[in-house]
Amino acid sequence: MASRQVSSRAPRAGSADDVADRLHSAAIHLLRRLRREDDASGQSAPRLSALSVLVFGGPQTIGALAAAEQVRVPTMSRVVSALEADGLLRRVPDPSDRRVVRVEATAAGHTLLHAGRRRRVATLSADVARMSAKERRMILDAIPLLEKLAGR
Amino acid sequence: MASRQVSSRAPRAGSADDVADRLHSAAIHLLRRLRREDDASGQSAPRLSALSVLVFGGPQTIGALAAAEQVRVPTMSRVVSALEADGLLRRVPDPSDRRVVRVEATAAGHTLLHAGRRRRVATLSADVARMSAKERRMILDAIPLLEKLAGR
DNA sequence: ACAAATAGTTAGCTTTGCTAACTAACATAG
DNA sequence: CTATGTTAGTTAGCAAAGCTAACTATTTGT
Repeated sequence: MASRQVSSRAPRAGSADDVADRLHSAAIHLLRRLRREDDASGQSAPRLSALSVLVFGGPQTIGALAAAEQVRVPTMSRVVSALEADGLLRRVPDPSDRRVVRVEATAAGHTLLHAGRRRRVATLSADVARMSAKERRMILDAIPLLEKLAGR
Repeated sequence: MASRQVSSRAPRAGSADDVADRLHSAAIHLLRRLRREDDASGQSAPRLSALSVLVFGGPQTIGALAAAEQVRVPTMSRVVSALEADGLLRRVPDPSDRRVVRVEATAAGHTLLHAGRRRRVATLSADVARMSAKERRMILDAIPLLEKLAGR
């Protein structure tokens, strides 16, 4: 995106509009970079993110997974199929309600996630490590606010 | 994503890995939401972002635009074509070097961006407005750091 | 027992990333 | 001045991931 204060309609610095606008821009740029780092693990960001929910949150239904990842059920169904094809998770039919499909990470899924997520954030992590403790603190403080804005 | 501290391999809270990992997660979730808000303007996030560069940064070559948006030239070429088809920008051949194509926003582009970007961040902006001044400050402080991490 | 609701899947479309291969224009070495 | 190499952009073709619509198979409830 571009700098503020160039347009006559640029919002006042520090206003809600200004924060929202600049955050939007920053998020776009940061995510674009993070997407590239993901490549190293051989899995895309959406797949790793879904797998992460399973590894850290335990077995889930497809619907719950879709809700957690804020995507529609068909989208998650397809992501789950891709992860299943790679042997990273398995579908387990629910005996008490046969419409339901529970999904759980396999041992390979756990392993890949732990190795992969480290690789995934490695470059970013290195940059973070290069920051001052104060800067790191500022980012850490802002993260819960970002999650709040994301609608968690 | 999920909570930390569940895995035995979760990075120490506040460590570079922890910051990187949680920021990655927060960015994914925030962006997923922002992407939906974009729909209201009738243009996608990448298109609006590119148009924004033109409106706030002035006419650019396709290559410069691609660099600014951190995508490859063919990707930007296609986005430019889409925006051109919608009358939001125009290609202007460079007289001094006829390989070069300069791209500039049309009046319609300016208008749409100014109206659209407001609409685009409206929901987010409303949520930001609901935050305390202190929280807003914390986000604002973190934004330059996020841009730095994004590699600007 | 039949209608309505719920969980997932499948099919098909769009957008946006990418790389590879191409054209056109410029720059420079011989 | 030509030949070679470099640079800017386009075209073509692929994959991933988002969506809606339409379908199947269950379960629930009247």
